Amino acid sequence: MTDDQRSGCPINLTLEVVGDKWSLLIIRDMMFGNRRHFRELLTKSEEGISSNILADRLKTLLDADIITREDDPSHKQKGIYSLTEQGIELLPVLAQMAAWGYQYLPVSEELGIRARLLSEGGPKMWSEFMDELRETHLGIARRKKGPTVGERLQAACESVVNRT
Amino acid sequence: MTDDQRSGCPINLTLEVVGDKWSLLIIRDMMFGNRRHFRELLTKSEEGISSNILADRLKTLLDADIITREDDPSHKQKGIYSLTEQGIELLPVLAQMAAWGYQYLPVSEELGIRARLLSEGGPKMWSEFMDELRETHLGIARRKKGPTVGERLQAACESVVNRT
DNA sequence: TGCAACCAGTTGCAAATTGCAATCAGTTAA
DNA sequence: TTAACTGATTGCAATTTGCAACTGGTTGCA
Repeated sequence: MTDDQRSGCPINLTLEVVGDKWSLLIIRDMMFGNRRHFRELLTKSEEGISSNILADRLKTLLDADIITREDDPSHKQKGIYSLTEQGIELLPVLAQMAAWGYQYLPVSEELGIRARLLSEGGPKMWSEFMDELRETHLGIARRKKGPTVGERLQAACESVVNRT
Repeated sequence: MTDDQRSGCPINLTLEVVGDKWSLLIIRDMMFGNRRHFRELLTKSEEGISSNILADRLKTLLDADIITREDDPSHKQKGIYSLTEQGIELLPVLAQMAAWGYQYLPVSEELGIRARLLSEGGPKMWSEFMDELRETHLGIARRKKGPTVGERLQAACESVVNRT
């Protein structure tokens, strides 16, 4: 892995790290789906990532300090992947992409509702959600209590799915 | 080109369109560098894209209605590429990526200054810049007059470069 | 009129990356 | 003891990328 960067442009450097078809989806699943294990990321992925690609991307994200890995005490082989502060700070990027996709692409209803809420909530909601991620992934207690943004998004998603 | 989408998730759909190492750089150059011709995008690119990749990506972006192409009246072979409204609306995505890259990656000083200003300016500045892009690319006169965000970014960039 | 420079791409080919299925070796619960 | 589960790895075909050369046409200038 040679670090031959193409330029010092911040957008380019960001793309060099997460500018592929899978990395941001993995991060999305860690954020919104709370997937923390290899198997969870592999099998519960909406898009069906294959195991070699997942292994490779997790390695890249570890190298880039976007996620960390620690052993799961309940199972000697299991690893728990967590987002770092740097990884959590990718939320605004994902949120903007979700908002753009929601507006211009043929998004499915059950997956679009999350994007709509997140978009309507704006930076304030993103910030609140990031605090929740800091609690889940970094063990930093969040300030605000009560129902979380994560729960609200999940509930909205399910209410669409269960509406027959 | 079969449209086998992996899922209806807005983030995934967005990545399917611009989730590669070059598309967003082309859009960046159109926005911040005002590159409108094939040659300009090819030779003035900081990262050195090759002509076949550029041709392919422009085709993809045309298909996705992110850019349009029209003939340049001054030269029969020249084409002018313009951003569509949809393309202009990618600015917040780029701005967030720039902000993240600026904060966490080894950005060069002359290219970082733009990211810093854009980040400090926030959504308000982005919106103003998008209005300028609408004027340049869509021919829609902007409301606010006076020095543009584009000029300010350019000036800041040059002031760093020319500081010996 | 001729010619060099410029224009937007295209082509051919090697190298790297991706996607898929099978496999692996250690771990755990029954 | 054994079947299922864990995080991966391997082999291989297909696709994508990157580079350099090239194409067919246009333009400006002498």
